[in-house]
Amino acid sequence: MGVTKTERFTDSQNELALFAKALGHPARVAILEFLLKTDKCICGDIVNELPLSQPTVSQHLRALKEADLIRGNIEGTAICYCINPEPFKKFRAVVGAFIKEYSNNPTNCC
Amino acid sequence: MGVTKTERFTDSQNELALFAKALGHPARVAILEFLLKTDKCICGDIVNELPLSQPTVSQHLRALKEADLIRGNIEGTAICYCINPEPFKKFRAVVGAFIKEYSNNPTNCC
DNA sequence: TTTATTTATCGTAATATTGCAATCAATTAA
DNA sequence: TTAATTGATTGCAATATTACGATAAATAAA
Repeated sequence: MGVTKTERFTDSQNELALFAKALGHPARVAILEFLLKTDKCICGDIVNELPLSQPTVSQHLRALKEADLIRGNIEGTAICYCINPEPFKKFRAVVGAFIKEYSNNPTNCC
Repeated sequence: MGVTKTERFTDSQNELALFAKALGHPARVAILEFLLKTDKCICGDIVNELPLSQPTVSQHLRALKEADLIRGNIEGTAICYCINPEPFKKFRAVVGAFIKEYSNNPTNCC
């Protein structure tokens, strides 16, 4: 009925799915790329980088924050967003494990 | 308006987002894991592996097929699903590039 | 205090997703 | 042909997502 049956899957399946879901919108990919590329904390001019309104960007930032991939620190009147290093490392590990664990693609498929 | 503004983002951002979206549900993670683990084509008993009804599983299979990650071949009265090797390789490359390209996590965050 | 500036939140509309019962379509077995 | 099997599709309900205008909340500047 429109709600995912999380409890019926394993923790690791849910973990990977949540990370993937956070990356499942180009705006959020763009935000992460931007934060990663600058390699330093930048402030809310993420809005200027994206072709979306300020409330919409704020919403995507919240989604990434809820996935624990980024964090924001208040800095005067602005907010400084950046990659959340440890959780991001975890993200990389989880995704990396998935694409590596089964690196033997089937060649003779049905 | 509920609809993603795809045309405002780059191809590579959209590509990664689409792959991620396909992985953004634990059932679809489970299906891929199952198909990868068996390392050979199995038939529609995926339904028995998952805690979801047959129509729901069929829906998730379609989502994965639309993302080009799997494919199905008719085999008598059953359908044989398997990883779609080449596109899956591409998926691995795209995701791998993202998590590798920026492997220098910022240490001194705001 | 008043005014900017910055970002979050609220409210709303449009659309998408998730899930399943019922049913259909195609093939196989009897 | 008739029945069984397999999987897709339809139709529906519940919920989630995407987007943005309007507004609020917080701080800084005048």
